[in-house]
This record gives sequence, C-alpha cells and structure tokens, in this order.
Amino acid sequence: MINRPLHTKFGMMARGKDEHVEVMRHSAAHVLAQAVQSLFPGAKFGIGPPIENGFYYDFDLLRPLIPEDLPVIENKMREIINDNLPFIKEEVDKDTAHRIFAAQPYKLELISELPDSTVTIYRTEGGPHPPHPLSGEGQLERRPSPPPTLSGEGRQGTFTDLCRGPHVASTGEIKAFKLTHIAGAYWRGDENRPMLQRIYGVAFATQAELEDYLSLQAEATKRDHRKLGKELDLFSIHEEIGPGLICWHPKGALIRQIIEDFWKAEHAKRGYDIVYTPHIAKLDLWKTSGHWDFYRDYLYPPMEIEGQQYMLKPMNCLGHILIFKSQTRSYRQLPLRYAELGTVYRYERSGVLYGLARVRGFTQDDAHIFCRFDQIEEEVAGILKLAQFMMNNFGFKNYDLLLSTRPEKYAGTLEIWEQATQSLQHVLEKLDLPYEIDPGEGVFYGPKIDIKIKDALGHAWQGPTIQVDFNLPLRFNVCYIGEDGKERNVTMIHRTVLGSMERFLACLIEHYGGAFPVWLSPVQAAIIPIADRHVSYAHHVGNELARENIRVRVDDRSERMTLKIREAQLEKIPFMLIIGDKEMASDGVSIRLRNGEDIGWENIGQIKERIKAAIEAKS
RNA sequence: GCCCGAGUGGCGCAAUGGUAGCGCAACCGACUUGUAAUCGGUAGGUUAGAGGUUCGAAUCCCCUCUCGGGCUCCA
Repeated sequence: MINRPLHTKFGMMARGKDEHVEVMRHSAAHVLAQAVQSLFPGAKFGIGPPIENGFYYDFDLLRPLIPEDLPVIENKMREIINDNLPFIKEEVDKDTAHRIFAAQPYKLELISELPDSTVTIYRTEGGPHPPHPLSGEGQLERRPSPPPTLSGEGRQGTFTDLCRGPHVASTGEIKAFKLTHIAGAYWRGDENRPMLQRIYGVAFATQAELEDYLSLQAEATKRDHRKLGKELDLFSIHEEIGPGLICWHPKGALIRQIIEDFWKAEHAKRGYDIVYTPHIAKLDLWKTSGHWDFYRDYLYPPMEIEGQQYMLKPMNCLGHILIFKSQTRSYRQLPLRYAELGTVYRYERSGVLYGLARVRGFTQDDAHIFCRFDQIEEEVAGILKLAQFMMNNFGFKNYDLLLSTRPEKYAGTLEIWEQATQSLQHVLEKLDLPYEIDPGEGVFYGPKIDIKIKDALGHAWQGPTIQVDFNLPLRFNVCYIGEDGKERNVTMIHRTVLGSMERFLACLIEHYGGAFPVWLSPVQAAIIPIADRHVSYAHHVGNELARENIRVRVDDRSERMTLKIREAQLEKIPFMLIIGDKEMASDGVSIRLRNGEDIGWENIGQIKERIKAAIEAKS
C-alpha cells in the first residue's frame, strides 16, 4: 500500500534566508494589490503573502484576468514604486477595522478570526489625491484590455490593507520584480469556497538575481520531461487511449528496461525475492484490506466476470501477502522480502495529471518486507542504504528525508506507534542522516519515511518511501510461528526505492536535461561515415563495438557529415565517431563528444575501452 | 474536480467571417561531402469531436474531449 508519491514541480530551492528579501516580497504583494485597486475599482481582496522567490495576491474581480493585464498592472506597480510611498503602520481596534474593510468580505472574515482585540493595518499613502480605501465601491466594466496607464507623479491614492507586516519603509525599496502568471485559487485553499484570481510575481533584491532566476526558469522549460519526451522520442500519451496512460517508445522503453534490470540485480543481491502478482483481483479482497472503504474514490469501478466482481489493482501488497500466507511461516524465515515492479491503476482527478509524474497507470518499484517487530530497524536501515545507493547511481546528490508521524486517524495502538516511530527515528540517527519531522503526516496504518529527490535544477520530486504497516497483518491475519510455538502477527514494511518508474524517469529526464549518462543512453555511439565509400568500414567499427555490448548506430545515409553530427547532437548521443579517409587508412575513428569537445583520433581498441569505462562509471 | 487559457498536416507555427499557408520531418532525385542544417521536386489537413449562427466559419455561440498555468487532492 505504498503512498502515492507526491509531486512537487517547482520545489524548494535553497530557502532564502534573507529576511529583508522576504519583507520586500511581501511589500511587493501589497503594491500589486494597490495597483489592482486602482485599475479594477471594486476589486475584493484575499490575501497576498510572500512565497519562495516572490509573492502572490488573490483577488475577486468582476471579470477574468487575461495575460495582457499583467504588463498593465506591472506598469502601475512601477508607478507606485517610483512614487516611493511610505508604508504606514497603524493599530486599530476591531470595530474600526470592520468599518475600514466594510466592503471587503474576505478581509472581514480574517479580522473576525484574529484573536487579539486590535489588528494592524498598513497604508501606503501617496500624493494629493483623495484616498481610496478598500471600502470604495466601484464599477468594473468588461474590456478587452485595460488602457495603458502612464506614469505621473503623486497620482497614487491611498491603499490600506489588513496586514501583520512587516513591510519595507517605502515602496521605492522594491527593486527587481516581475509578474509571472495568473491562476485560479480557492479562497483559503478550500475547494468548497469561492475561487479567486491569483496573480503571481517574482521579486529579488537585485535585477541580476531576478535575471538569474528567469534564466533558470528558461532552463527548466527546456528540460521539461514532457517536451524532452517528445523531442527524444521516449514516450507519448494519447487522447485515444486516455489521459494519464503512458506509451513507452523504443528509446524510453530501453532506458526503463536498463533501470529495471539494474534494479532487479541489486535487489537480488540484497536478499529480495522477485515475484509477480495479477493485475486484477476479486473485490472482496479489497474489502478485507479496507481499500474499498477508504479509497473508493481512487479506484476504478469493479468489473463483473462470471458473476464475480473484480477490480484493477491500485497496489501490490495484497498479492504479496497471499504469497506469504501460502505456507505456515516460522520466525526463522523472517524477514521475507518480496519485490515486484508492479503496475497499478489509480483514478486521479483530471486536473492533477502531469506528464509522467502524475499518471493513472504506473509501475511501482515495490517491495514488502515481512518481519518481526524487532527487525524493523535493521530492515529500514537496509532500505535506506539501498535507496542511497540508487540515488548515487543515478547522479542525485541532494535529497531530503522526512519522517512522518502519527495522524489523527490511525490504526493500531498508541504504544506500537510510539515504538515504531522511535525505531525509524533511531535508524535515521544511527545512519547519521539529517531528516525533518512531518508531524501527523504518517499513513493511517503506520509511520513512514519519505525521500524527496532534488534534480539538477533544485526541483524536488517525491521519490523513495518507506512505510511501516500494522494494519494489513491484522486484517489478513498475517502471522508467523514464534520461538515459543505461538502465532504472532508480522510487521509489514511497504517500500519503494525509486518511487514509480514513470515518475522516476520524469525526474531523471529533467535531472540530466535529456543528456543521459552513457549507461542509460539509448544510443551510446553514433558512427558517422563522411562519404559513401566509408560506410563499409563504419559498419565494421559498429560491429566491433556491438560485440562489446555497446549500443551503436551507424548513420550510413548519403547525407552530409555535418547533418549527421547535428542530428546525433540533438539526440544527445554521448559519442560521435567520425570516419573518413584518414580514419579508414589508420584503422581508427575521430571522436566528438556531445558537449562539442573534439577528442581526436583513437584506435578501435581505445575507443572500446573509453566507452566501456564510461558505461562502467555510470557517468 | 475547480478557475483561466489553448487545440490548424508527424513536429513547430501562420491565416480575426470570404479559396487553409510556411518551415522542419516524410517520399523521389541530384550532390559524396572533415565536426550543429546541400540543393531541387512530390505528397500530406473535412482546422480535436459533435451541434448551432451565417450566403459563407479555423475564426462567432453551445456541449464534449484533450492539453497548458494554477488551486484542491495525492492511501
């Protein structure tokens, strides 16, 4: 019952420690709201906090925002910034606040919920113009695009916002910012409440930092696995098949297969047994497990076969449990570790699907460990080491560990939760792994450790997860015979060390920007004869390399060498071996790397060794 | 699921109510080439699907599907 890995698309960058920047971002949100007030009279205001790299503000407007609005709002913000309006803090009692924000239902709601008898408000006051507090009523007509506003001195009105602060001294301190996008967002994050329009912006202390950030975003766009998946011909998703369902093309399938082979071999070395279990099972099984009651919304509806209800499996654990239960087990056999690259299907709401990273059918690199309670620590330690081994081999240097503790709704006794949580904590400390505690985020059946992988651009992806389970062994009466001859419930550990093949590939594609290390590259060497007379020697070299299990492609088309190089380059093939008269005469090749580097001539033995060494190094 | 936006040959794009075009790819032919695109030709689209408005719809309206940006969710 592995926790569906969480997807965080633009995850944590190094958390900005600079508090001043945080304050400035918050003030930028305030200025954004002031700009919107002046351009959209009658706007209702939600909240506008600073966030990673920037800020946002939520508005309730009479018409939907369009992308063309952003530059206009941005210009207005620049005016306000140029006017260098001071931020004035005031403390008022709640009655006064209610009066000030009489036309602002969202603000009123916030005020009512504040515990203190007084609240703080911030004003930016500008120029000789009459104030427009938020209480002003106004009309907002629908128009294709707001009229451009020209900057002028002292034109701003007063903007007052409910806010704890702090703010910068005056709007002029807001330096480098840019509005980035518009989105819908539920008021207070509650899907039953109105949807507001959110404007996002980024802001930094200097223009240079802003530009760095924007170029990093541009780089991220280039590395987007959905884009690279198409460009590199790795996978596709078809309207005709259905959303969230993946077709792996030969090259993507090859990468996946290499990873799976590696995975299987490493598991075998560590005492795991590989198993296979069916993709459908009788509905009663899922009723016994509790899935039918707890997660019905995520399951595909049952199908009827010969009067029996069957269901597509949303996880692999039940098959593994039945394999375990197929014999009476002794404590001497424990731990038993069943591993399966198990494909599961879960209904995900349409709006949440995302490339390979959030799909409806996916293959977990799953395993279930059946052990005694006192074996948890050792097993978890083994899993953590395996997970680290995997991360290292795939080039991930940074990851965060999260220990999730008991949620409000839980199965099992407090005592057993306490012990299990302590075991996990103890292992993390013994292995000297830094971790954070995620209070109450455990699964109902037990505590867990999640690993969030950071790719080359710092985006965090939910990867491996380790979950202790006290629930299923009870529901299915999964037991072993102890030393004393008595039956005891096993402890189950659900775990993945990659997450799912789909999401892991998404993460890998973005991590490497599509330039996979040699061991994973679908084509490791492109052999490029210059003219047709070099083709037969090129095939000879190709055969030599293929004999060493190097994945090679001889580009024997009657095309120009530069075209072949260009195409190999776009395919991100690590080695390009150029063959002309010189190479043919000297029984060698000239080597070009995908970074453009020209290695020059090598003989066939040397190039074999070079490529084999790169494969071996997994680099 | 919700808000907003988008869907045009395999891919990337153009055409804002009046004959659906361009580049790449594909196919055919010529060129035989030294480190990121040789030249010429041919073929390919009932404009996501269904309905409506109109003399006339890629274009305007309605519904459905899919995708994108977010929100919510993610055992």
